[in-house]
Amino acid sequence: MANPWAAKISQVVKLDEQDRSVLENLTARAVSVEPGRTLARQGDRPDQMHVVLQGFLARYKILGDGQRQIVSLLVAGEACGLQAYTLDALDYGVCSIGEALVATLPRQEVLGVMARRPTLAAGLRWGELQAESILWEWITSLGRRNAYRRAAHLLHELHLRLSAAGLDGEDGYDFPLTQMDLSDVLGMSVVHVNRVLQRLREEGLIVLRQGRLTLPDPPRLAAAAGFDAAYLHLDCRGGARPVASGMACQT
Amino acid sequence: MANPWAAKISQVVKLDEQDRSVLENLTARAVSVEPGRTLARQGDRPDQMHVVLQGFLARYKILGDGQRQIVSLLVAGEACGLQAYTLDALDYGVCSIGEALVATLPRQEVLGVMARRPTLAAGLRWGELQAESILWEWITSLGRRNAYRRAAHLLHELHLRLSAAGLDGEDGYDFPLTQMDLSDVLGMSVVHVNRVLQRLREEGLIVLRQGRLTLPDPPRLAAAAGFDAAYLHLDCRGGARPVASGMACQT
DNA sequence: CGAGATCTTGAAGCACATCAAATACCGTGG
DNA sequence: CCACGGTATTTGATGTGCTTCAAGATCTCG
Repeated sequence: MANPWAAKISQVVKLDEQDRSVLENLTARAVSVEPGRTLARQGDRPDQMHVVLQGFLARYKILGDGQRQIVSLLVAGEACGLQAYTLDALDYGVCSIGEALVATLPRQEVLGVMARRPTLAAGLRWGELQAESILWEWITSLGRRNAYRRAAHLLHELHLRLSAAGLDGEDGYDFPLTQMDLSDVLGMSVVHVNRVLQRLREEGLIVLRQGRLTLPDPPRLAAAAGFDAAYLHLDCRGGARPVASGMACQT
Repeated sequence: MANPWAAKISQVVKLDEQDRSVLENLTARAVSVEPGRTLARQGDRPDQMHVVLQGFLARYKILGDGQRQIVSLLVAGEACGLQAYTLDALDYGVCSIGEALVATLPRQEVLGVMARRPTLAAGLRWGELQAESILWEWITSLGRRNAYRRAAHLLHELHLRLSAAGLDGEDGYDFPLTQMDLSDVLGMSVVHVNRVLQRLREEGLIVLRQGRLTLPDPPRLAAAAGFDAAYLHLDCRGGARPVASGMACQT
């Protein structure tokens, strides 16, 4: 399972050899991008998608007064921009966080592939829907969880998203976000991010150093966050049972 | 333009007579629902969509500790649940706020219509995308705007969403949200909602009484909110120019 | 007219922001 | 190897936006 995109999709759909090789081809020309590189700009006409193979991407909005809010993080195996042919202009910018390996694809090509490979198409659509679920959960985090739980919730979610695609080793995962990045994700000040992280450390819920994050006791972290994994729609573990069979029939 | 759903879609796509009558038929069996009625429950298997013809619906999540966060408001002309066949379970509940007129449709039927009427399909997809845009903007509101701007932003956005569909009279629009509802939308306490509304009133930015909201000076309200309407993707005013022509070709 | 919701007001407390400065980290060049 | 500069992290002190608690006023409707 070299390709994290395939791994992600396989969580929910049973890919055959051809599906896999199609994905392999699509991502063959992936490119390594340095930290903080802008891949798309707010207001751009969106005609390509991005697939993350390693590292993190962020989708962000810039407010009039210069503040930044990261509206979504993308981890390895995740894609963005499939649906976002919002006609006129992209709502958010996309940039790398830390070093990342990214495939940039013309959307048309991907749509073509989806027309030919229904299973793949179902898997890709499921990815879009999961991303939307994550948005909703994120809204409730921002609206109703305090800084501590919000941070715990995010870290645990990333853990699940990565490990669901088999990218989270026993010793944790690479975590290139600076505390400033985190503050833009979590909607709080850098200083407060720092304090919250410290509390999580003291309580033995996270180990974070040198760009690597380990969760010694995920269940306890989940409890601290008030985490309910239902919104990730990963219940179909084992991979054997393709849950999304009905999805291919979208118009 | 009796049908607000058609009006909404017409903002972006040129409907012919048949399209209109199809929409008319779909919404023929609309039902009036009393305030606070639950239309769908978090965790339900989602196989139907809802279209709002009058009033407001809310999509909400309930946290473990009983708190509620409204993740999205739906106004007349808007639909929900088209994409949300998240396979296993609905991420949010849907309920009415105030009295509302709602059409509940089997999703299959709508998908069938979309297959036959590409223009309509494009319009419906545009609606989904706009809804997603709104989510992103809402995340940045929750993360980066203070209570005052957040409230101003919401009220102005609703004004635009309604007036874009021609449902906002010169004297404002019906506004059935209680301050408690607002607190669940805005992610703040009821008391603070009250204070923020008062400030907006004192400054002459809103007039709100007896379930009716008037914006005496929308531009000033927009300025107070730091509002940038780009995210609503309404730039294509006039209705004559169908911007979404390219959209019909989604797989 | 009375009962329940909703709105309003005040007072006190806390979570988080802001300001400011010190420390640790990291790649670079000497 | 160390010196160095820039960036990221940490710490403390102070301020404030918002919450919470509590009570009174107003509205709504049977």
